[in-house]
Amino acid sequence: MGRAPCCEKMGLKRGPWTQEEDKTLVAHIQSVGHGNGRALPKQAGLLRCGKSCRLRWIKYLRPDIKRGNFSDEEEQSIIQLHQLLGNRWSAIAARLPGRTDNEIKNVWHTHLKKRLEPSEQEQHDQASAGKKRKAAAAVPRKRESGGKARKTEVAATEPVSPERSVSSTVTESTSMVSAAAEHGGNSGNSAGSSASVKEESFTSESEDFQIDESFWSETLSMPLDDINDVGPMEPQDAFGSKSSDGDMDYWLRVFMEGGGGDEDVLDLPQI
DNA sequence: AAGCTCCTCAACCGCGGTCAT
DNA sequence: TATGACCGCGGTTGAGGAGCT
Repeated sequence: MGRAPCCEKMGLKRGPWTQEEDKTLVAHIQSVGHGNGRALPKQAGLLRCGKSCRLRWIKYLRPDIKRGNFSDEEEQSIIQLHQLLGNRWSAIAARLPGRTDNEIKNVWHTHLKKRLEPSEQEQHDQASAGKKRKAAAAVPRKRESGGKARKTEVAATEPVSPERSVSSTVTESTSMVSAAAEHGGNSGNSAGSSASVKEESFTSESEDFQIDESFWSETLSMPLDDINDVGPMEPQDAFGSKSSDGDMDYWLRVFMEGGGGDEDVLDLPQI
C-alpha cells in the first residue's frame, strides 16, 4: 500500500507548539473543520506538517479532552482495562472519556506499571541504596492539577484553556461517550471518532471540565458488550495486525464469555 | 546554592489499515 | 488491481522540571 511520505521536513517547524500556533490551529479547525490533513496547515498558515497538526488537535486541542491528574477511578479503570486489552491504548482511551491514548500510555508507564510491580521496585530500591525516589513512583510526586508547569505546557494549555474550559460539560461528555458507543469501540479510532463527533460542537461556556460520579458509574459500568454491540463480529486476523476494535472486541468477548480471566478482571469498572 | 539524578509528558517516528482514484 | 494519500496506532525520545545530596 502506498504510504504517505513522512512530511517533508523542509521548512516545516517541529517541536513544541506555541500559543500562537495553537490558536491558529484551533481557529482554523473551528471555522472549516479538519478536512484535508495535508492541506490543513497550509490553509491555516502553519508551518507544520499535516500529521503534526492532526496530532496536536486530536491529543491536546480538542475541546472534549480532560486535563489534569487522573482520578483513582480512572487509574483503576486503566489497570483493569489494561489487563483485558493490553497495550491497546486507544481502546482503553475509548472507555475513558476525555482522556487520550497518549495520556493513558504515559500514566501507565510512569505510575501504574510501577505500582503493579511493587516487589520488583522494592528490590531495585534496595539495590540502588535508596537513591531513587521509588516512593514517588508509587505515589506520584506532588503535582498540582495538570502536572508540572512546563514551558511547552503553558503554550499547550493556555490557548486552549478558553476553549478547554469551554470544553465539556458533563452533558457533552456523556453525549461523546454515547457517540463513542455508537461508533463503538469498533472503530479503534476512539480519539479520531470522538474528535469527529465533537468537531462541530464547540460551545463557549466557561466551566471547568468536570465529570461527576454518576457519569463515571454510568460510563464505566457500561458493559463492554453494550459498547461494542455494533454489527456482526468478524474475527478475522484478530491477532498480529492492527485489527479493528471490532476484532479486538470479539476476542474480548470470547475471553469474557469463556470465563478466561479472573472474576475481578471481568467485573469491569463498576465505580 | 549548585549540581546531579530521576521523572514526566508532549511530540515525533514509522508502520499498517483504509479509502479514493 | 495498483497506486497515492490520509488516518490512527503504539513505541520511543528528549527537554525541562522536581527532588535529593
